[in-house]
Amino acid sequence: MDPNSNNTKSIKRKVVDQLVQGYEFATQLQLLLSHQHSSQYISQTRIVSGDLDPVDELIAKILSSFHKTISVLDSCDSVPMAVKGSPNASRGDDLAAPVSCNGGDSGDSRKRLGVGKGKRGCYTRKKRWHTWTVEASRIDEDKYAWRKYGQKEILNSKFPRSYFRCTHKPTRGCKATKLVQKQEQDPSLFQITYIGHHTCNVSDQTQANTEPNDHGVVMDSDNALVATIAQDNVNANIQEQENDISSLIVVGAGMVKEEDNNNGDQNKNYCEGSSVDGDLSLAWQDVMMMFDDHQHHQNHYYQGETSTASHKFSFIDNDQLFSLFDPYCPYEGTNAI
DNA sequence: GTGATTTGACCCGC
DNA sequence: GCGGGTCAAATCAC
Repeated sequence: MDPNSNNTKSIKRKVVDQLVQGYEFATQLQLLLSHQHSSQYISQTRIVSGDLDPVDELIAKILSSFHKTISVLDSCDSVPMAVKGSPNASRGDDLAAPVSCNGGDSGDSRKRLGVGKGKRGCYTRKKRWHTWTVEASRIDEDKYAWRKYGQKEILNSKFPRSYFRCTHKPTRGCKATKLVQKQEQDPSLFQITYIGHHTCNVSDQTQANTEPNDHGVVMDSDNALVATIAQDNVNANIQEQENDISSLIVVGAGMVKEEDNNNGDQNKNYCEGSSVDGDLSLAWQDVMMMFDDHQHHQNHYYQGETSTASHKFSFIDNDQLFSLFDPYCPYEGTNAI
């Protein structure tokens, strides 16, 4: 076996650990930011350069680290995302893409489905890793249009969990979903787990304000990056806050699994517009720390994109990240940490 | 009539 | 095998 293999695993472990930790930090920062700057960041989705306060500076540093990380990873750019998609890429289907199902419509009642083997449930379950959870006193405060598609009793939970998806999923393929469940300790609070970002990019004002893909972010400086990440990361949380949810608390991050972003017709080699950049990118500061001592910065290169658009930071998901540290990656092979 | 919600069935990942 | 996430027919609300 390749002697680098163990080292690779160790690195991966560190990366994941650091990502999680970084996310927690970012979450705290996000909370702080939201309290201090909600109006500035949220309603305008623009940031004017200059006038950095400590929070901004901190985020700027995070983003600086992000830049560095990109540079480091750039050294691996000869290992394209194909690595990700090759051997074990059993996923890659959106929930709405049950291609392998011979979509024979049962056409009859659900009772017959049981007997006749209907196609219900024929889907590839999404793995999640771009998720984040908030606590809120209301479930309907974000400005997105949600459609409930399921409710389920959860083991060891007093309250059922409700499942919502973006109303625009059928028409725009928006993959955002959310799970809502009452808190057992405090039934007046809801635990809302958001999965994925909205890609519907609808023009209606209910989303325009907060949709990270839409807003025009000033990108002439680090401040702009601050705006970008702040927007992307906060996402739905912002919407909640915008509606005066004083009780909203970011309680956790779902960096556990990967959400399946490959929808067949989009998101081929990079993730959807804002899908990953929020949670992951902020955490990358910690990753960068690991590499900073080992790699000098190079020219910035964002997967062939410029750094002038927020969603251009979202080119990588967990698999991609891991792939960059795979034995295929020349960086890892030459610079063992 | 149309769109949203309910709810049992079904499938996937662990 | 179990629990949870999603599907989709049935039902409800407007």
